Amino acid sequence: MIDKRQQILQATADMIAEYGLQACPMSKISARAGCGAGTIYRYFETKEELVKALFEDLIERLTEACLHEYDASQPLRDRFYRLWGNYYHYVLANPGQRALMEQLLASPIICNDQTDCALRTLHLTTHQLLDDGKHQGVFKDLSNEILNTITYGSLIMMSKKLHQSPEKFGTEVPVEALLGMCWDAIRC
Amino acid sequence: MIDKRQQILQATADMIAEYGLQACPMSKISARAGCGAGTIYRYFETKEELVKALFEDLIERLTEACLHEYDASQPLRDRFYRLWGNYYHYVLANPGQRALMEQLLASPIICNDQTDCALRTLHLTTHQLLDDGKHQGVFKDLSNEILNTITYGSLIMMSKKLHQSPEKFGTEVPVEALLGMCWDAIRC
DNA sequence: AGGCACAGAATGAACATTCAGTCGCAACAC
DNA sequence: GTGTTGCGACTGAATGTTCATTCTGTGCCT
Repeated sequence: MIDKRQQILQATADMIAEYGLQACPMSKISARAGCGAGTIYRYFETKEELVKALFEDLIERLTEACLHEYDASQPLRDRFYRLWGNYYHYVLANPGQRALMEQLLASPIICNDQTDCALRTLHLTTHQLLDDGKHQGVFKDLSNEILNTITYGSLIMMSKKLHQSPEKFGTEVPVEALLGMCWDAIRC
Repeated sequence: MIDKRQQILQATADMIAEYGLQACPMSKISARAGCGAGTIYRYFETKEELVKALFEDLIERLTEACLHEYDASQPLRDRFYRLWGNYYHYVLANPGQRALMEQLLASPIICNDQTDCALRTLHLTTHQLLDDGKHQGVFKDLSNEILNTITYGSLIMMSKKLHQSPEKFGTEVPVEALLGMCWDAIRC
């Protein structure tokens, strides 16, 4: 086996995304990972540790995706579209990871501190972006938290609904329009 | 005991909101409800049935709250602020119910059909509102699902964050501003 | 007496975790 | 090259716990 630890993480992600966190026994994870039940415990102390490790892994990949080709020296609007466009495309392309993240964030296993810590890089970038916009008089004079939450909430909910009930939306949902709506929401 | 069934539903809601759906054994529910473990089964066939009944109950109360003093003959903007203002105030005032709803919607116990059915009344109203707005040329020419999802996602995420980390927001978050952002997002 | 509502102990299933044993392999001796 | 020893990785059956659900007995009301 190349990297059993990675294999176990992947199996866990697959299982949780498919069956949900509560319906995901270690026995099934080990079966999916192609190893014995005990083997998991060579790599992770407890199930909780396993889930936490998975969370870190997820955030890392998400952060990387969001910052892809992001350039802080570009005009405001380009940066906004780049960052949130990256985000939206990523969660659309990886619905399993989105569902997984949602479940982890809602579960008591992952506490607030961990989330904040894992998302630090992304936070720094978005806050810089919002501060710039406010200095330029383009964004509404509200706290970064608010502006961020509105944008994030809109996009995550769209991707979620689109995944849950694609038939409710037309053949295609224009990404440009969605980002435009977010932009309109926070601009003056 | 006045109404044991209501008491059990209330106890279940409290327990799930506090400890989460997966960490909520029947034994604790019965203890909280002040009855024996077996008594619950006089009112609900299984735990799953109990949770479903709770869900119906929640949606009913939410619908009632949203439509409070809603008048379809009022101007568009007033209706929008009334409907979504009601919604936002309700979830702010009942964070337990919001958390509960989120967990139920994410759990496999509640399927899509049930959600749609329970939310039918609310759906009819919002779609009417959005259709009117589009006919008047006030709202963007996008599907109702999209306009609705953006608004809903923004507000639910705000109330969630506000509950999880109130310290991140100033002493007060202006409701008017939030509804204004949603309005700006969907208007032309 | 008869029946209804209830309590809480008993039951059995599902699960996380542990542990005794197996396997493969590398180092070493001859 | 061949036999031997030791060790770390691995397996999956066994363990103990937690839980939903059942069941038996009790008390109350008519």
